[in-house]
Amino acid sequence: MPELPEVETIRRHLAPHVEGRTLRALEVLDDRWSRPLAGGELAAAVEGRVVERLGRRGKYLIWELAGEVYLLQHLRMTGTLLLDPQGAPPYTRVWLRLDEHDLAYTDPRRFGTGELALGGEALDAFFAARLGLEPFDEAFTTAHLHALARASRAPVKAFLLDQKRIAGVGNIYADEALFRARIHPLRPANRLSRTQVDALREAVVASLNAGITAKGASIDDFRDPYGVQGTFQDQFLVHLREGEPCPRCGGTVRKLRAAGRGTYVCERCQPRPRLRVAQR
DNA sequence: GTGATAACCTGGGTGC
DNA sequence: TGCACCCAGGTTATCA
Repeated sequence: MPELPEVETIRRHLAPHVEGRTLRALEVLDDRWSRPLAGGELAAAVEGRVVERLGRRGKYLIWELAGEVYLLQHLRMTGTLLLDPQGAPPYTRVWLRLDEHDLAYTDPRRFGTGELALGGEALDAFFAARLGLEPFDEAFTTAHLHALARASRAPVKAFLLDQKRIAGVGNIYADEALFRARIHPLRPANRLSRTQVDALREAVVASLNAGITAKGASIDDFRDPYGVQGTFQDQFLVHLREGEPCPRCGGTVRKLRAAGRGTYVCERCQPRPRLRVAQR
């Protein structure tokens, strides 16, 4: 499922093929993708415009079009963009027709979305309402993360998954970062020490960087625009490794549920928080 | 105001 | 073999 590294992989692959080219046509085969706009309405706003830049913010792919028109694409769980596929791939929901290239957007579960922002202010407002800092932003410091953590009683796993706090971290990279930082996913965020927050910040950045270097993780659906799988799944430290030995201490990786998500943890390296007993 | 949970959605796996 | 059920998870809406 596309998280920040997978979306960044797609962006890096596609940018040289789409930047500077004209988006001739947008064919929306499933209006669910563009709602509340009808597919035709969204297409009318973007067709005929030059793609000035293909950007990314969190898990969003940003098609920056001439005239300050922005097409904001989220792949959610199973979305994939395929460059110049042969024929129509299964589950194709949208075609992006550029001069010289066709892109098929496929999405078996139909969770992915395409939204429109008209003008820089609308774009800024869109992301301000949805996303916190980028983990690769200079402002993503230990002090910043510590301030956020102190204000949240939520389990740190839920804290990491909240896009309004940190943009781009999903279930895979949250598990990997917490393992690297030796922090139990159920520990309340406001009970992390500054040292732990510092370790967590470093671990988030390191995990995401490792994912980008490996061109993303392909558990089931993710493919790059050429249809090639990423390799980060081969480097998972704990994610999906239930019952296997911990790569650090040899203990057993266990699966539990945190923030409503399957969560993998070595409880020897990541000690479970002790229950606090209310006293009178 | 904050955190927890359900709903959206569909393919794949499991059990009967 | 075929059917029913459950699980996976990013985001949003709703509830406590």
